[in-house]
Amino acid sequence: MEAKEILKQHITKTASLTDEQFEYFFSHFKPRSYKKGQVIIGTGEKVEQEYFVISGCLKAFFINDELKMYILQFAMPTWWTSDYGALYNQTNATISVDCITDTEVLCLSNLDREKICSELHQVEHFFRWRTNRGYLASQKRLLSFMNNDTRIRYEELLALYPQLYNLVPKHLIAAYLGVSRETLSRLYHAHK
Amino acid sequence: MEAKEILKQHITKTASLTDEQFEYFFSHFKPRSYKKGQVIIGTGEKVEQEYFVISGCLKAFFINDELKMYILQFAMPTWWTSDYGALYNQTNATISVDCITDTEVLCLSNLDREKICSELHQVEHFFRWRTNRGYLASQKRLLSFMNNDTRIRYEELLALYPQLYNLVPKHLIAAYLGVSRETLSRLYHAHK
DNA sequence: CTACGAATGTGATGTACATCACCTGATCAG
DNA sequence: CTGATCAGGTGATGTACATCACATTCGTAG
Repeated sequence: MEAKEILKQHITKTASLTDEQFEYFFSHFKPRSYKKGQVIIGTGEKVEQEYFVISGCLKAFFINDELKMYILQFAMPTWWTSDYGALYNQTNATISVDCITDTEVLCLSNLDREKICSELHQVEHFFRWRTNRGYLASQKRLLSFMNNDTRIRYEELLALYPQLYNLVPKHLIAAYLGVSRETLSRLYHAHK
Repeated sequence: MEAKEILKQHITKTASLTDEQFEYFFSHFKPRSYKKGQVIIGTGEKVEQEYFVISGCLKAFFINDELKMYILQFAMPTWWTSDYGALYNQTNATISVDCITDTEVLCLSNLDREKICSELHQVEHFFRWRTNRGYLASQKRLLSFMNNDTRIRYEELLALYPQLYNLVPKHLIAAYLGVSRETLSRLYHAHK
């Protein structure tokens, strides 16, 4: 399926747009392809766009002073990603985004999002709904972090992204769970 | 200042509403008062409303199987709270809300929020913005959880809610930080 | 005032995890 | 092929925290 059709199916689950309205909405997106390993947003850069994933897999991550990496999100097809803090507040990126596999995305600039949100009430509705889902997911993950040990969070992660286990190296899974790769390895191989 | 004026100042920072539009918006809210210790949302109940705090302080929290409590949010004046997962998905509450102090709120039902969002584009814009802020705050807290030790998170908490230190018992602060009250006590009294 | 429960402090002990060190095996460029 | 880099596994050790136990202080209802 082509990118346009994927986006259309995605948004029309939440917002009712006429065909003309969708065409107009779609005209603000720019398709791009990236290779495995390519950096889409690098720390310290200006952030002007957000990204809707058509195929492949991205990661959004933070690197702290000791060079430890924490993954905030794996972005699979029909997921959106960016450094939203930097994007909305017009600050430089503290969160990076790069490609775990070859990836196709649709890019939407911050300005264009705000423009079409104000022009089309249904688009604003869609983005409210989308942000709401992200908020609920983030809150759920926070709770899980406080409440559950690593093994349970590992199982939750595989339930959330079933494709992930064979797709990404284990040290990235550890970076999502917030444990060392050694701990994840021991957890996974504990006979029981 | 009265409730209406507080809400008006709050929303007009983000959305431009005429006086008539604001009156109409406001007509969907119901004022309520609660006493310290009163439960606003109890586990397992239906959740029909969200709450805009006018005065006082609420907490939104989760209790796990071992009866350990985790606080998701302290809701101070001009903050919104509810069990949003239950509210949006029409499921029973897993998150509870109760009063740390005597509290006045404005209640808005899920149905009314959706109604005024669809009637007034600017209101939809406001709620998108509000949810966005919540999302960014939640993501920031998640990162801090993964990256920082308890002492730093404690300092961040006091920066976020400066009034909190004298307002709420320490075991609630521990429940927000996700550590035991003993650990928080030792942290706080470590001479250095 | 008194008394009781709630909030808080503090020691002793156990544990989940990090960190460091080192090893094996896979992949890939030259 | 060779060597290099990356993913992954595993032991030894240290540490931040939980948990349990108990003491102390505070706030509020009687």
